[in-house]
Amino acid sequence: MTARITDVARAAGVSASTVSRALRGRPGVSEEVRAQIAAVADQLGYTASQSASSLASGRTYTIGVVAPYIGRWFFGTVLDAAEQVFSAAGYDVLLYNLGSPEARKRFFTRLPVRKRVDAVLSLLIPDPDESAALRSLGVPLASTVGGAREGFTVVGIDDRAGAESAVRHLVNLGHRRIGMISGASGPLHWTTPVDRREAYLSVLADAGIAHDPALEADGGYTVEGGEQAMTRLLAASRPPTAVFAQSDEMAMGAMRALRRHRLRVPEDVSVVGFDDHELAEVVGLTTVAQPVAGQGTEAARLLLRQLDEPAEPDAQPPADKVRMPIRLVLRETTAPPSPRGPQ
Amino acid sequence: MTARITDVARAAGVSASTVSRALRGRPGVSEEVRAQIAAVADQLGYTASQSASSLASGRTYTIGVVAPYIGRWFFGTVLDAAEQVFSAAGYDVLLYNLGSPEARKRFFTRLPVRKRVDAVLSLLIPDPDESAALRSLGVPLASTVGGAREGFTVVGIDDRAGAESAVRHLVNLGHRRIGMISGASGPLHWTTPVDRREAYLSVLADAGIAHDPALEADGGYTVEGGEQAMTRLLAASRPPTAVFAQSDEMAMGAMRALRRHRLRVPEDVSVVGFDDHELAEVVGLTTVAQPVAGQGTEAARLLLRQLDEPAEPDAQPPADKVRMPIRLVLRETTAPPSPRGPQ
DNA sequence: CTGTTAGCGCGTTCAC
DNA sequence: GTGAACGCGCTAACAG
Repeated sequence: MTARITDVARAAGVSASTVSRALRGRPGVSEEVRAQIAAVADQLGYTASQSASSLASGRTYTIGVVAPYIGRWFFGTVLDAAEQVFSAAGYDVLLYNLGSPEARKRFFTRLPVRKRVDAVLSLLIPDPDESAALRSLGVPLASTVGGAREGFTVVGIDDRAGAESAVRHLVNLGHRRIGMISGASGPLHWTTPVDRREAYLSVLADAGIAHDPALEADGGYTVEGGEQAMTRLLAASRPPTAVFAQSDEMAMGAMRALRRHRLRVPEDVSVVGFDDHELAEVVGLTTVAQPVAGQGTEAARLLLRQLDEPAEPDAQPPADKVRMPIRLVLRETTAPPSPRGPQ
Repeated sequence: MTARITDVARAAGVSASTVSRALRGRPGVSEEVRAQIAAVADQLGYTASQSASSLASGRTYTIGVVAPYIGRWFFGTVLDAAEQVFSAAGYDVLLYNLGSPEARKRFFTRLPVRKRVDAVLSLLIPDPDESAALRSLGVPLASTVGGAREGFTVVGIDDRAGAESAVRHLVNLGHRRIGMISGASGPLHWTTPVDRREAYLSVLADAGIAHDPALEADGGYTVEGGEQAMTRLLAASRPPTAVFAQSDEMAMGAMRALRRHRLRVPEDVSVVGFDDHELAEVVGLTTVAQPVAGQGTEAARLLLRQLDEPAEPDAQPPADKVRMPIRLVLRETTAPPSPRGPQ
């Protein structure tokens, strides 16, 4: 049916080994023969069987990418960027979408990537057990989205600094009642929500503003959740005049809730997000910008570099920690508090 | 290093064949022995080598998914949904991101999925040559996003009907100068932009409205492009009082352009989108809703069904064509034209 | 520079 | 119900 290496060998009048060497650019084949083999292979539409090749060589030329919620802008963008780097380097990408707890559990117990991939890029932060499972694969590991983890190369941002700049901006505008819509640390054991919250508390403290627990609500990192969280904040006895949302999607949800309550942004309530979502500019959202695609690209590159290195067993796993730059982008959803307040 | 089937066999006191049969649920193994083997395998953390298994059996239990721009909401959402179906059925997903022409060309000339996948789901419409290349793989094929293609099971929507409902809505509100922001058919050989445009022209004709080419602009299916397209429309000698954008992302770009020109939506200009993007509700966008995740789910299911069928060679490839439902969702970006017009 | 010889780890006959 | 042999298609080590 489809051509095998022996077909090419016979047609080119050489042995299978020579075909193998020629097609993979290994030394030890005359240019003349190489060209001849390439022509024959091309004409026969020959591609080496991945299974056979990897069985014999031990290499798969495949990267496993583990992500939660690919449909979410952030992860989709990171995945997109990482995939481009991998495929340009000749690697295929095996995708595992671990949005649901069942999918996640299934993945980590069965570990379908075992013997299937040369490396794993995780877009979520595996918890300690999961990390250990991944380490047991014995391949290079990388991860984006904060939180150092043993054995992982991690590419992320300074969540504290980002959140601080956002909250400080609100303080500088004169706000005193500043709410926060956070993301549950929940099943994802990542430090991001924690770090951003600490930054929030710290800036408030520096400004001499007492912390009011009624001004914090969980938005679960979704638009819908952000809307509900904002609604809860508005139900407080003294609602906030400004809100820091830990993601742009929650910020947009909050804006929607505000509109429903006939409150204007920023006249009645200021809103700051985090991420610089593709559509943040469309809605004029002030936000903390981070290089999202950049993190995918960088993590992918670091992983490939480890694959290229001759794997000296004495060298420690290069637990690099790369910090990508962030910056506060001022748009139209923040302003000084209204003298009358949001009521 | 990692356990092989012979390790399990030895530890369980049986032969490798029995382990193979037991673990894959094939008949011919006593329940007692099966349980014993499962326990041993579990304890050893044994997973069959994908390469060896697929080399021996010919099946890969892997689906190739080909997509453009995974970072775009639409494709990310379809991919997310499809992946869930595949992985729940025990299939892995090999992802190919064909956003750039180079990546696309590389994929179709090298066809890295050959002998690597049991089926292919394409989220883009391959041109005739590309379709032929995919057919040469000899595996079931499916595709989302419009356009029938020989040998493909396609899951899509009625683009004409959707666009008609959007434009008719504007006509019914009393608009006569109705612009359209379209997506270039460009390198993607899909019928969607063409179908939607025909619907636009047809509704205008039915309403006795002369077609003005100055009211059409290309937005390339991006937010940015939509913004530029709207800007061009506004520069017309007689700008539109309403705009139909062929995607929500372009519609949001258009809204942004309108805001920059100090025009209000819908008081000065009405806007209708297409897709019902996750954030359409946030910005109050009137749009034609289509089941995006649903298309991914359905296409994945149809593919799996073909895989399960005993592949009777006499039966024609089931070139199903599934139409998913659409509906116009009225929100806050459409209203009757202002008596004074947008100037 | 090239051909020959062995496996890689598993699924699949076929015997028993 | 179970085990022994064979081969899937390729790459690696060894000759020459």
